[in-house]
Amino acid sequence: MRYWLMKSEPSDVSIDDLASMPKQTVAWYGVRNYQARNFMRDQMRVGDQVFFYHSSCEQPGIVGIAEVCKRAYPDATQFDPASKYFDPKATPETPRWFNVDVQFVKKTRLVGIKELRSYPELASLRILQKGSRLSITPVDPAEWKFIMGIL
DNA sequence: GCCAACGTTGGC
DNA sequence: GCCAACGTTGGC
Repeated sequence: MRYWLMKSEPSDVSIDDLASMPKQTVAWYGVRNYQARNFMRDQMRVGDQVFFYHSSCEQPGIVGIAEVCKRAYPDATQFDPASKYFDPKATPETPRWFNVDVQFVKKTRLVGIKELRSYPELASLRILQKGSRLSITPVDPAEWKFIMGIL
């Protein structure tokens, strides 16, 4: 079982949005970065634990816990010309983009990026590295355990 | 809105 | 295969 951190813009899908979805699950559509795609497609398994992170907003930070509830499958939005995630080079025979589904586990207090940066134990957390923009990153078990301990 | 850091694209 | 130009991310 692996641990992850997944960024979402709350104006798109917030932790509260997830909590109020039917079955409290959501397809993690719209990822258009190969590294992030590969994490979902090749490494994520049902049951993997996820920190839900709000990005590009007033208070960026971890806001909840989710878990992977469905293995990766082709992202439907890549085939939809009306979608902003449409990819003309993708076909159902050779899909380019994949997504998992995640399920709400619980909300946490907001652990802001500034607070995350303040802990030496989290010095190597991927999203805190200079220039890091990946929307999906692995979290080491020790990092996961530490953050769970400060929630 | 700014801008640093990255990723992608496409001409050569 | 190089690399300049362009687009995106995301904290501030």
